[in-house]
Amino acid sequence: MNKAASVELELPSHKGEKATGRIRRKNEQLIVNAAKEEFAAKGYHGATIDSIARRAGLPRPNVHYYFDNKLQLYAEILSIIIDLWDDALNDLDPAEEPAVALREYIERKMAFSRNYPLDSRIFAKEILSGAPRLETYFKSGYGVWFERKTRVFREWAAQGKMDAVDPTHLMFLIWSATQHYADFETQINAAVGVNRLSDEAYAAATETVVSVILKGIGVA
Amino acid sequence: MNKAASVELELPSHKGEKATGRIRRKNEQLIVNAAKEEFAAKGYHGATIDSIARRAGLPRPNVHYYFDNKLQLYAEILSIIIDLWDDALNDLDPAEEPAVALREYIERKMAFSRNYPLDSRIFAKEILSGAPRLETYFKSGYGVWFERKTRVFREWAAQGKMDAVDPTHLMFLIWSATQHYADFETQINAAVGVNRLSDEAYAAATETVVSVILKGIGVA
DNA sequence: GCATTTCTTGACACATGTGTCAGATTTTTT
DNA sequence: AAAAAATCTGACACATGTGTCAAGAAATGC
Repeated sequence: MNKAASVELELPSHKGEKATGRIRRKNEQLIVNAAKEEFAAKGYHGATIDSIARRAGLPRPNVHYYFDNKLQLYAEILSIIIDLWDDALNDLDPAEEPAVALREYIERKMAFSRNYPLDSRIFAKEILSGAPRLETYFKSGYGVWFERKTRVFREWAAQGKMDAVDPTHLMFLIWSATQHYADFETQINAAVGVNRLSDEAYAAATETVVSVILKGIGVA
Repeated sequence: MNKAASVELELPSHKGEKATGRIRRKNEQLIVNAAKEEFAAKGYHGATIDSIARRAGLPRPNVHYYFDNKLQLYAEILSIIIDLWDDALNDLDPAEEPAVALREYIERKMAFSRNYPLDSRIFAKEILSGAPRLETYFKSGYGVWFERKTRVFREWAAQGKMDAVDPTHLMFLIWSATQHYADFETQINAAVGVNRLSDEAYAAATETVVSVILKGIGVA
């Protein structure tokens, strides 16, 4: 499911190279993409090196040639996902008009759920498990990082541009509503009775999320 | 984590019995509760019969005495969870005032996330995996069931009691926002910088979700 | 086109996990 | 308190999965 959605990615550790490493880059990409599918579908424990290798079209020991062990491969993927998110979702700008900035932010998050559902699911599973392999990430400065993310809501509220809604929980509301379309795709498809939401249906979903939240916090 | 939240439950298959089966009931309960913790934390594949047995304080073959195999135990738990949800979350009543009924519905869903986070997480993981063990559930009449759930929104909108918001996506918005507090508890705690949201913080979360959504769909 | 590096692959050792079974023990019935 | 039923438990067979290694093949550098 969603093979087409897999992102073609450059592994950050090997970007400057030329001829040498050509094969390496190609195979690492094959493996990472295959591993994403497997981890997303079966979780860390359920995915096997063998299934990843088969999906990548490589013999199993070859996977070990590029990645020391399963945990390292998984950790690398988690880190790729987090980098991807950080890059794509820059902060909301307090200087902008909330109606514009927030709409754009939600639309981008929804596009993310549409285009990178595997990434979202891997991350979601990790958190559902208590994030045992993201301890550092969540301990070191995550609270501060999150506080900065929500500051914009406080500023807009102070300027009277939106209601004084609890910024923390507003952020969770936005995140949950948008990520839901990646993480719970199976349930959504079953409820709607399709194999995949059409572009039109997805646009309607986005519009619903945007309009309810904007109106809900008093933004025209 | 969340041991206290585990529900004391009656296994549906053995409710009418008396003295005989006393031990059976007690042990099945021990096993199911232990299995919920394990499945919620590690997923179907990651959980082992041995870890479940140890958590339940029983030797491993004893688990097999009560449950034929791992899949059956897991399936039984899924079915318990679905029954629990169905029982607790009856439909929204179109005859009621949306402001009252919807608030109560959201509050109940939030209470569920607070009180039965393990159940929510097990279900979420199953769906994230593509629900391979809920195929029947999602195929047989789920679309119809869901359509009935959303009908109330259409009726309220027709009566002018709320905006004509897309009922399907409104339902997803409510589900995602509320279940998020069970499923993403780890991330939420890290963001807020606590080990567990206080009752007050949780009430604030509930109030935020309720007020943004109600206002967002034009309900006073 | 030869030497060096990179990559491939089958075979192996080891670890963990599932489910079974038979005999022992405990609980319940009569 | 004897018989029957239910429960417990150690030991086993089997399957699957991880990571290693050494030798061979292919690609690259000179």
